[in-house]
Amino acid sequence: MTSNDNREAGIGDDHSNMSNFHESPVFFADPSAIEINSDIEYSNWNDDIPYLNFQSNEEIQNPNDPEVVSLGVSTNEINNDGNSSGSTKRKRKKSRVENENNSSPRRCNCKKSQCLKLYCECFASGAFCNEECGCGENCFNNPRYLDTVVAAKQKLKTKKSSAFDRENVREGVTTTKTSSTERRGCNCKNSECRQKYCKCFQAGVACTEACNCQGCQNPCGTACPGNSNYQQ
DNA sequence: GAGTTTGAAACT
DNA sequence: CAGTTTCAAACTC
Ligand SMILES: [Zn+2]
Ligand SMILES: [Zn+2]
Ligand SMILES: [Zn+2]
Ligand SMILES: [Zn+2]
Ligand SMILES: [Zn+2]
Ligand SMILES: [Zn+2]
Repeated sequence: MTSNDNREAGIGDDHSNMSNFHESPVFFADPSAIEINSDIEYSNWNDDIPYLNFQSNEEIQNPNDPEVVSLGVSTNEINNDGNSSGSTKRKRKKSRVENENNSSPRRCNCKKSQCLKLYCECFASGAFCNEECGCGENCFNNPRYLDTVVAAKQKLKTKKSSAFDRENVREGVTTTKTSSTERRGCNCKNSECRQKYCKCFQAGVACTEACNCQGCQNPCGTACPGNSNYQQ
């Protein structure tokens, strides 16, 4: 029925010719050269320019490593394409989203969000998409459309001042209390916080009072009183 | 690989 | 604010 869909961040209908990113995935020759409206509040790293500050390699190692748990045994069998060059190469093909090295967050596979909404993990974490993402040509979250990306971010920040605060984006679980209305937690109803559907569990942290989970069984523990594994 | 389930984001 | 829809990931087969 109603219908206006893709017209969020002022995305025109003409950018069809975006083909692929530049050979250099993510680098700004001159970050400071990128001037943005001074109206924008520069609060943190990715506020304006994603990837401007790499998180280096000190990413916290989540107890529940996505799927990098081990190269030999994973939740899903390793997907070996059996493609070229020897099969002994146990280079985990990206079955889903994972950070091959350390930098980039998980890779997305967005299809309809254009990677300009929080649906996109890349965008949500303040990072550009890159070739490893499966978003392909639907993606606007790359330096080529910096204006659009910045606009989309600013738009979100208008709604939520702390939309892209570093802590908030950490793993989808907010631990900061910048404002009084800044409580973020899971609201699991059917997973009992035992699967990665639960962002708390996915982040490797226990559920807290901020969560509204039902029947929480977060293996990482839960601070929700009334739960069986309280203070596990 | 397709199909289902899930909970957050987005929308009304 | 709550109800609904949309979304992409997690999961299942
Ligand atoms: Zn994306
Ligand atoms: Zn991406
Ligand atoms: Zn993308
Ligand atoms: Zn949960
Ligand atoms: Zn939780
Ligand atoms: Zn929980």
